[in-house]
Amino acid sequence: MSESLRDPVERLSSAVATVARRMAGNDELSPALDPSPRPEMGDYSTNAAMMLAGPLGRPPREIAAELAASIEAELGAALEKTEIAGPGFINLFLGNAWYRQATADMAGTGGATVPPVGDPERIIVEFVSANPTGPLTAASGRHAAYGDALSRLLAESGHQVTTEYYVNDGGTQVENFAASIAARMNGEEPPEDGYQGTYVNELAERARAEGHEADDLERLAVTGVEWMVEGIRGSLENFGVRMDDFFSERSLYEDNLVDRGIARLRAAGHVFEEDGAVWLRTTDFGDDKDRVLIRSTGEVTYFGADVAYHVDKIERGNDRLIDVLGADHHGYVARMAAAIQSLEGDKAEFEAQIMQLIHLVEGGQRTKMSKRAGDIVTLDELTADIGVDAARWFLLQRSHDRTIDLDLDLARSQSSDNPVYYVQYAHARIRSILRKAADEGSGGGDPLAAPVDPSEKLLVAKLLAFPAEVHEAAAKRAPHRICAYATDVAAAFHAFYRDCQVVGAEGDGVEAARVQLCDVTGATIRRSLGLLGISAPDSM
RNA sequence: GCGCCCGUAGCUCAGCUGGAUAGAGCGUUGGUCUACGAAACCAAAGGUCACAGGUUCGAAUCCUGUCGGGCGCGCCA
Repeated sequence: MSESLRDPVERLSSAVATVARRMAGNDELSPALDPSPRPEMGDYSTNAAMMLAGPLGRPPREIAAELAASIEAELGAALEKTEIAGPGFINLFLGNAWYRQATADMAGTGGATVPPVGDPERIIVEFVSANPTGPLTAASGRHAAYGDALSRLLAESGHQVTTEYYVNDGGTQVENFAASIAARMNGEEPPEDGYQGTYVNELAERARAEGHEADDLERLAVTGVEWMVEGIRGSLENFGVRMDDFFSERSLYEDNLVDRGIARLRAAGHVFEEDGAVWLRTTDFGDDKDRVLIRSTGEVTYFGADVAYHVDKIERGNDRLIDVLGADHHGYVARMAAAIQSLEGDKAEFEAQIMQLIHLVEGGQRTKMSKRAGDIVTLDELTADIGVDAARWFLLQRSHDRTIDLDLDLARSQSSDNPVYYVQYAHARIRSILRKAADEGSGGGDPLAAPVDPSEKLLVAKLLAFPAEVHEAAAKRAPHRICAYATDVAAAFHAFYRDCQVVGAEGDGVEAARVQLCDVTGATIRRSLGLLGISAPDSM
């Protein structure tokens, strides 16, 4: 890659690293280069001198003076000056031309280019996977928004990603489900551990209309699940979630994958029999007790089937299996991790992301959600209430490992206060300016030579940070960082808009330069929102 | 009892592979539309970063302990 095509920030940071490594005689050293916290501290700052202080046994500020001189020599005209501050930070002050060139570079590529990660992986992200015995809840919506945004982030940072929903279409839950439908068809209450929701009545109605018999539980189970999956698919689609596949638990048996999976565990030597059941010795890999794969009745456990499913994911060529699980499943993680570790031969990294709970607050009261009792707010209701964009933002803006309260009254009544509109508004405003510029703009001159307002510097620095933000958010599995980033970009844009006229701006190349900056800002907001699955409207 | 998550502004939460004066939104108070969108901007008020030790030139961030809250510990799924 030629110097001129590389990321402008990357050029700075490699110059700093080169100089610091030379001085330290250590090629491993990687000093930080971060945007300065305040304008008087320059544009970018490095802690390189402080990192060298220990190894070299000299005061950091003394080292900083030498480093700064070398950095100036290395960077030449791009650099206006350097200053040494605080305990030994070197602050870099960049010239106007650097900012204009950086903006022009980004304009050429629709925003800053995200370089692919050094070690791209094939990753399969499994998320939602809610039982197909009822509609998706708002809590499932959090899983859906998170898993979807995480997948987009991982893909953006250079990984090869597929997404999957595991459909638990076997087992006792489904039997209860079928029994509940049957009871409703007979005009009776569902059984004790059955499903109470009104949607069961609707299913019963539909079953009757399509000629199902209440006593054919087998068939009711299959069709009932089919209908639910149909509905779930629709809800996810409506919510903007890209699911590459819905993987049926039953198909594991039909395709003989359960036997194969358990055979692989057996081959690895950690399977044993006791009390008539088949066990996996997960305690060999850090679990606190061993786990049953096949019950003494001969039935395969949920865990046994799920292990087979995960083995299949590995055999499909994935390097990393990410499961997005609810907090109530975190006890499950150790045994699955153990199962994957116990395998020999073809292996993959298993990683669980635990979602904490979401409490819906209505009328100041937390609503306790239970699917069986039918006491739920569905994802469809939530999106109908506050819209897909607002719902996704609400569900994504907080770290996934934290419990959140979602105040429905607030979301409904004050939805215009939702920060998502702040970001979307900035985008719409930019598009409006660009439309006007296309109509009236006459900006001549060389944009690269135009002066740069302080508010422009802050905005350009934010836009340049996009690749680093994407990589960090992906690496930390933290899409909520993109919400914060998008908000920052919007704020920086609004400040720029306050201080700088765009269309009709005076000065050689100034209008052209600012139009370009608007263009790059719009593209960056669009891409950020895109990662979150949120629309970027041209007007609102 | 053991394990996982969490405790930061009045409220909801960012910041956590250590870095300069700890941030945002909402709420409160006051100010901005004769430049391109006021769904915006500016200013003010508001903090023992749960508590106590420790490591460090430097701790909201790392370690240990305590207190408080949530979740989980099935031949259920």
